[in-house]
Amino acid sequence: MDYKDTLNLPKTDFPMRANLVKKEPKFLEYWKEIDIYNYTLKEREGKPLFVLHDGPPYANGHIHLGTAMNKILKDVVMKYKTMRGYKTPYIPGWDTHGLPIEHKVTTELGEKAKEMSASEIREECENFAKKFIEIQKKEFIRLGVRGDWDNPYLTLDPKYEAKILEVFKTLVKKGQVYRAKKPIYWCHHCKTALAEAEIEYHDHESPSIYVKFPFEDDPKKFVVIWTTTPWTLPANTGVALHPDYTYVEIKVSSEIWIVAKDLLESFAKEAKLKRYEVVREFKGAELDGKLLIHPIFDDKRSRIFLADFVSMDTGTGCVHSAPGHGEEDYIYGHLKNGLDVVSPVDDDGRFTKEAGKYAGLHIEDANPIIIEDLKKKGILIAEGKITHSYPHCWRCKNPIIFRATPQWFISVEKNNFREKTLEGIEKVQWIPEWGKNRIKAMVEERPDWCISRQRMWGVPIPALKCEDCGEEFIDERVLDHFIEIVRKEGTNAWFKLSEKELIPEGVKCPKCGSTHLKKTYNTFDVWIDSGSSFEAVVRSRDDHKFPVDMYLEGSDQHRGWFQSSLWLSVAQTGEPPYKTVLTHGFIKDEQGRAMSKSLGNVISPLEITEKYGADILRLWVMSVDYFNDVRMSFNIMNQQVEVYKKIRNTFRYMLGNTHDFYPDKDSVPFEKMLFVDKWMMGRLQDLIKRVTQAYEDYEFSKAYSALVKFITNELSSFYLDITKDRLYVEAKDSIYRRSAQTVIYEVLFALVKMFSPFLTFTAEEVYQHMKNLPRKYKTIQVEMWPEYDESKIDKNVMKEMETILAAREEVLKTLEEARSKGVIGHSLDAQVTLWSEKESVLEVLKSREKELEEIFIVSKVVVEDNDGEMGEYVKVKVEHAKGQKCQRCWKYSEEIGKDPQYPDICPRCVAVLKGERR
RNA sequence: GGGCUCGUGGCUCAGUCGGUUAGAGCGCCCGCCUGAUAAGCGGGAGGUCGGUGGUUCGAGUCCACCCGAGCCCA
Repeated sequence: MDYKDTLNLPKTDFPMRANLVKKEPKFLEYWKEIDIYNYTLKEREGKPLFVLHDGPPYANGHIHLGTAMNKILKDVVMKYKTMRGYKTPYIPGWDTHGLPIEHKVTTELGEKAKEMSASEIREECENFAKKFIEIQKKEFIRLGVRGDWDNPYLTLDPKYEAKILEVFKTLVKKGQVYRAKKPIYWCHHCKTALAEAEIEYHDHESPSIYVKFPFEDDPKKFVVIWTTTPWTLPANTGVALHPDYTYVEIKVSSEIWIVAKDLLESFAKEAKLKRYEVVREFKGAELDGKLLIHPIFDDKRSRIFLADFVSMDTGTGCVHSAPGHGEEDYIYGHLKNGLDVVSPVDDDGRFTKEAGKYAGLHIEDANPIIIEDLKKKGILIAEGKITHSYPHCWRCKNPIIFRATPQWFISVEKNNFREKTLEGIEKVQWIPEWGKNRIKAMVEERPDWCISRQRMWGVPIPALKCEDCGEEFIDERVLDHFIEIVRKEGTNAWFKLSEKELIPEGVKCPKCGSTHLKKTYNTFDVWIDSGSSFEAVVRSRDDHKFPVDMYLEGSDQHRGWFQSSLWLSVAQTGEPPYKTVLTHGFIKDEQGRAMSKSLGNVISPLEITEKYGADILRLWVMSVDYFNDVRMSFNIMNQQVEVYKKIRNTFRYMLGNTHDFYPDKDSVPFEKMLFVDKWMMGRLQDLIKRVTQAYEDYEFSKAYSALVKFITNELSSFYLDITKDRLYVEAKDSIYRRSAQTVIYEVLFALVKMFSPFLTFTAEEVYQHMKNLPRKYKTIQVEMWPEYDESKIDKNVMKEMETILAAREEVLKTLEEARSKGVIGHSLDAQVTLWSEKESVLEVLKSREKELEEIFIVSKVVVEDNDGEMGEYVKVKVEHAKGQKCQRCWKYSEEIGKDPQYPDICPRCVAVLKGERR
């Protein structure tokens, strides 16, 4: 007869094939149906808060793997904390203002843009941003991320914009906002400021000249500079030398010239110097602070300063510095060495009065005239042409210039701002720890914050200009008035409303008292926007707390959002906005290179969800050490697919074997469990402890490997394999079976929960298939995290099992040998004899002789006394089992056929079938 | 060029205060099973730890330099 029907085989409708790509959207629908975000909050009403404040991605394209990983990590943290009993509001946000969108929109509009007003273009920008917010929102939701998607925060929201202005007002009130000159890219054809992204580099022919600057105190001694922009010489205020490099004084007829030693040869060639002699060598540092006579204006001086940006590639190692016309000159000359910022050029590219006799001359025509003047003065050493890469305007394709213009700044020194911000850093936990040094160095180094941009798509800086005296200023009454307007109608009002509507009665120019005032058109640096979210979001909501528990972004945000938020929060509240800052690395291709369009190695998260499903992507996030850069490829994804299948099949098998198990009535208390089952419970406790600790430390890859190893090594290849005999063969209700089922049920539920923050879809699927749960929620996401329970660890059992498992290693190897010799096929074909020389080992093996059959999955085990002939820990002998194979349980027995009713099965199976064994 | 970070078998990760033949999972190869079956089980082969040079009785683990990669600046 066929005994298969008398066995308790696993039964489940949980499919082996995941089919995530099709199934995940169904769960998304379900979650929408139950309003999972609010359902979760409701289930945790009154519980302590854990707030992770979302850093807003920029709304100008589809999400990429980096943003996907970032949101998944945040989602995991929130889901984990929810299961730990916290109430976890999560408000996703978007950063919406700024150049990339403005640039894209104006490019798409093309010629039309010229006929449109600023506010009309701004409306286009808003539509553009909103379109991508909707796109990204769908993409994030598809990844399984839980959040208040119906009510995200947007930096273009009028209420948000008003808060930005309030934060700004605090800084104005503290007197930390001031106006100063800074060089920016300028196109004098388009008469507009340009951002870095609006610049194209093309080859351009420029003059190449060598000029000697005489020392003030020694007119026969000169420093030789090289430049390709003679027109910037009127704005010269200094000469940069490298402090550590060697310079030489050379004698040329009766004069002494100074150039860098390494560049002497190339200089001499360029200048066609025939006779010269090196007089002495010295380090650049020696000349620090020396004054030179200005090459254009005899009454002005040019100061030597030291800077390590000076390179020995070209020129003379002595760099003409005009802080009004160059970024490096500005930073090193002005910010670090206090040189004046001179920039005598107007919007059209003509010299101003400040340029003396050149006033009115266009800079495009200036080079030959200036070169001629230098020649006349006798300080031009050589002249030539050079073709080099030079910045050009993206719109008109003409060469652009660097030009100093007045900008708004936030002082980082006033009111001990920097000091307070540095103190704030100390109060924060930075994960990983090196993040602290990184941001500290940045805060220590950073110059005053230039917050104004000459753009349209941003929050306007409500500054006024006096038409009479030209003074530009910010008036608190105007600010207050504007904030009121913004709350109602948004910042477009600045562009739409007239001065009369924007300026309250009584506002006058602080310099001359005039009331002829005009609005100015500057917008805030977008880092002010997102950096104000602690105020606009966190401190404005009832369901948040300040500071929040966590900010979690890529490590590029040490310079970006973490920093802008920190400065502004310290200014506004005196405190950092976060308790913990967690950072992750970047996603690289399989070779570790950055993903880029040009390399063609970009993988999109949408590709992954369409090909594998979001859970595979999420499992991958769990598997990697995200604190550093991580690698991604389809090979790597395929590996996760294999791991996923293993996890899924294990879940499926456990579901199948507990289909008739009702925890309330069928559970076997720990004390009554069988030996192996007690051991498994102990292992589970250990796992819970380690995995929980890993989650607490945000070291998810540790949780991943602990869980995966547990599933493969302890469950699939051991516990679930050896308990098949009991589960299938023993009576449905027997202690043997119920004991194992209790364990499997506990293990399954704990495992599913511990995977659930990552395998968010699959965990929900398993949860829905756990039909026998006594108390069930609408989603696994509100279940409580498994608790480590020390009372479920029987130390003696654990110790004995350790010995047995060591013996099992030997048994398995010996079985394999027997198998390769053809003695056995299945391990149940075998009977095993064991010896051990070690008394303690022997004792354990003997006392557990009954259990060994099950543990080794063999038909018979005999433990014999030491026969004195070996010196081994355990010695194993394998032979073919005696007797016949029981047709029901497949174990060999010498007692088959004793019961005439069942001639082909063993006595145990007979007893089971007769209901005599429970 | 500067600040910070990373570099262990094909892939993903472990490697405590420096100490016995560098661990695991996946993949790969060989085999078993057919009552988890587009599953399950067993066995095995693969690294000398990016490179070089130091410190030390002893280094993947400390130091220096170099190479490669990344983030942020310049």
